[in-house]
Amino acid sequence: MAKEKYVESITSRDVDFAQWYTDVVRKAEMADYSSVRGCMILRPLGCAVWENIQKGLDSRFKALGHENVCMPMFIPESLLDKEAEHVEGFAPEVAWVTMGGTEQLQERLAVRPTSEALFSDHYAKIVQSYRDLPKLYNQWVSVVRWEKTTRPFLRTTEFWWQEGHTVHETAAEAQQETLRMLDTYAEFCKTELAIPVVKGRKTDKEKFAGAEATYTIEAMMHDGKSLQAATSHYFGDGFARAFGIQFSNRENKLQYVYQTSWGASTRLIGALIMVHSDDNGLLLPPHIAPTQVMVVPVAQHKPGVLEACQQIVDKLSLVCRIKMDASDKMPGWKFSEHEMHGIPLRLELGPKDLANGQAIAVRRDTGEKQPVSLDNLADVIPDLLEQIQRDLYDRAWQLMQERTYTATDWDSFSATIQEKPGFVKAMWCGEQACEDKIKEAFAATARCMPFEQEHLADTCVCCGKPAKSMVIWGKAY
RNA sequence: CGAGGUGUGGCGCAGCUGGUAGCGCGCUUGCUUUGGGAGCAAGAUGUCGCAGGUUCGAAUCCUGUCACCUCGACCA
Repeated sequence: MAKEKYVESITSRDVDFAQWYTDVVRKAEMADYSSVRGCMILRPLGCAVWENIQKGLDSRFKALGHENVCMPMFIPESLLDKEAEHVEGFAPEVAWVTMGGTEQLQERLAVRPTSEALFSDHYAKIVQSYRDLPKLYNQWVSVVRWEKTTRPFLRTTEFWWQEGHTVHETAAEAQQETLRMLDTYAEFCKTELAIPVVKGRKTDKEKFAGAEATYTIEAMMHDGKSLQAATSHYFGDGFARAFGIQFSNRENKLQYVYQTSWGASTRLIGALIMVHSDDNGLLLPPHIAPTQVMVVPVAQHKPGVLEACQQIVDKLSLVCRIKMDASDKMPGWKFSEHEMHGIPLRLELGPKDLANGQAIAVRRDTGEKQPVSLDNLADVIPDLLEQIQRDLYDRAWQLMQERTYTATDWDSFSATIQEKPGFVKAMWCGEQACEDKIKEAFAATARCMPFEQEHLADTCVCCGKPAKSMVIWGKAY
């Protein structure tokens, strides 16, 4: 539905998407820049959203049998060096500690860019027997990657994430774990973040340094660009061989473990912003919103108004996360402010409503207003929140469908990927040369080879050789 | 890392052919207001990003440096 724009201080999404994104992050008070290069400060709202993401994911991990640990933030250079591909992949973006106090260190320490080396080193010590397996560990920490350009949430020098690292007795079991965690991420995005994703496998060019296979969930942002929302890697026994993680198997023979790792980061908050938010600011899905309902009194100096609002808060705190704004700002100011902060539902209550025994519920996503009898609030509001959650997902899903195209020859591929923001499905021969050519020509990459494969054509869209798989191509953050 | 741009109260900006800093918003106090960013009045807030240099004198000119923004390159 067409809705007038109330807030002038946010650049319109259709005018300049990049500027709009930055404006929303700042005006919604999610994050702020810090005095450290490329590092952001998670402000209370951003932190609360991250805490909700942590709760949602952590409870899912625990339900699947994972345990949390805390590893050091430093990795000795010799340890990082053990797996060749891994080092090579991360070397350009590692921050190093070379001094301890005033003393030069004998061996410099990497500030962890990821913790495969530490987990592998630890597993080598604690895994002796098949009876010790599997080990299903996870940790919630921050990592540092010295990126050249940064953007809040999407790419920062330091970012917060969880990294799961598991070791298994068999390849099949590890592969199953890899896919199980990918499914967990996808389900979380759908259920809690209202973000539809495409599950698939990365091409060799795009996979994790040191992995045998990398799986991804790709989400489409409102401007049609792709964002890798989470990844899950199958390592085979590569790290196990490099770090010597061996155990006595059921036949009493020494064997290497099979390993996985999987991660999701504060980048998910960037996805939340770019999928749902609009020109009035942030728009949070109710399941993840720290405050789901904001009660705004109107003419609050009039007798009975504040008391009635407080009663609503008391009553509804049992069924939703609700707050009241009793500050002495103008009502209009509060409306804009809470819209900017993404609160999914607003309840207005003034003298007229008090006389009618009702409050006005206003949806953040549609702007739709409806009177709700004070007696029915506890029933109606939770339903309304669920409705908003569903509608946000449906809207995002619809947009993703509308912006997913197919191409079977170079000309149509070229026209589509240049003119239409979104995903382009096309067949691929499996050669990196074609990926390179497409990247060179259109700045687009193979986002993934979706699990749901379609046979669009017999030949590669780029070189015309026999096709091996269908790839989703797109421009990415 | 390459090209371009910007750094001046909390935020957004003006001042930049040198003479000691100003506007809007916000903030504080009071009164009136309150259904989409209220009005009036009185206040407070600046080592002009940082470090050198030129000058009697630098926000302004010069050099260096740092940070941020945009576009490229890079980015499991």
